[in-house]
Amino acid sequence: MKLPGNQKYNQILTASKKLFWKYGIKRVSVEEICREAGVSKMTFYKHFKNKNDLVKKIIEYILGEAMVKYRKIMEQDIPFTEKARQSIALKMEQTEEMSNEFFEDYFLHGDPELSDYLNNKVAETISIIMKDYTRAQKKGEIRADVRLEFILYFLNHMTEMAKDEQLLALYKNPGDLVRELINFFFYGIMEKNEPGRG
Amino acid sequence: MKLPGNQKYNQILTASKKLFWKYGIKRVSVEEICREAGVSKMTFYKHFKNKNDLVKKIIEYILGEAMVKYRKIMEQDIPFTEKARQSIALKMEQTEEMSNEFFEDYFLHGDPELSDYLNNKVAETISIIMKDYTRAQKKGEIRADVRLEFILYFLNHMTEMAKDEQLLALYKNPGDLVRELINFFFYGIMEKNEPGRG
DNA sequence: TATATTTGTACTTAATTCGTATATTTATTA
DNA sequence: TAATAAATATACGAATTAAGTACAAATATA
Repeated sequence: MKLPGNQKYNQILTASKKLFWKYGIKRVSVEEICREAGVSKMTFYKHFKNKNDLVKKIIEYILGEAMVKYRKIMEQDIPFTEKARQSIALKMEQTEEMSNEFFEDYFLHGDPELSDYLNNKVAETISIIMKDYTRAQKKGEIRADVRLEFILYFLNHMTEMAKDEQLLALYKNPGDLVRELINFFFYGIMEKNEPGRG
Repeated sequence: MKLPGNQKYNQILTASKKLFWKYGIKRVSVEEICREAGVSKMTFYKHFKNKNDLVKKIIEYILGEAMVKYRKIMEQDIPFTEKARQSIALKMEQTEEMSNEFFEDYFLHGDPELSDYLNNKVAETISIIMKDYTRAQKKGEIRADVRLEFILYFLNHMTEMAKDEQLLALYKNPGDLVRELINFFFYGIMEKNEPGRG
């Protein structure tokens, strides 16, 4: 019986991640992954149905890892402001370490099966985040009259905004823009006398 | 009649350079280059025999450009020390802006025709540099008893050394190592009372 | 030793890329 | 405007590369 905690399995995951990050998905062949991982082709097909399956499991792994970190952040006994701040930082990190090529291939060139899969995962994640924010709103940690959908929209576009060249031109360095965005986010949504403050 | 100063020609050159730098040669197809350059396949084959030919012309262009800069440096009326310093800086720049993938493909995977071609070009360049250093040695600008072959060897390995991780670990930053190498190069080879000094 | 796992090689099939031919469109210029 | 040159779009067969499978031999594991 094969458990996905296997050595070869992880070698393949590591090698393919490395190659995908650098070149994108479509430019990397299965044989190349095997070569890089020091594993035979048969072993590859023992663990993965095909390249799509591998990509799916990489995404699964990354999202899973991120979700664990997110949960850890939200379970802390700290003000909601701080939780939100940490989770935004987490999202920035995640986006940072992802390669453009990987996601371009994933969406544009990739099979519909793959993008459907990711869309589902993203939807799941959104619903979890939504619940957290709803709870926070009920507890009075977030302004009662702000629409949660708007918050989500803003969160989703924050990483893009942080890269916007026209926007960046207004700041001395990228970090300043990120701080600006985060501050804007908080001072825009937080109740003046929010429990966790002061 | 088609001159190689043509618009489409340059579009292809620019596009392919961009793609080659990012992904290496073998991962990029001719059709992809055409797409990126906004040019039809037929136009590509009007200008270039095939992908090898294109690569050759890119190398040709880069080396040509570098040689012009090198010549400009050597023709100045300044001490040899300064010429050498500038030409080393030039070489560092050139190596910096080159992609590893490109040269790996060029040598390892590339057709023998290509590597033969580059080897010739490099030999040419070396012989030019050799002449400059020989002349400098005759004029007493370089220690009489240093072997020029050793200088060449050292120059060729300087860019590698500047990237050596173990070596880098000994310095606060890469720039310090580069300065160290350049200083070592000069204080090792320069005559104490070299004409251009003091 | 018995059992499972991995490898290497070889192979078929599918997909991609190459390089060319041709008809059509677009730009140039006499 | 008519004639000429240049670029494009499309389609195609040939060549190369990649995908996925089969199976015997080697290696590890218990």
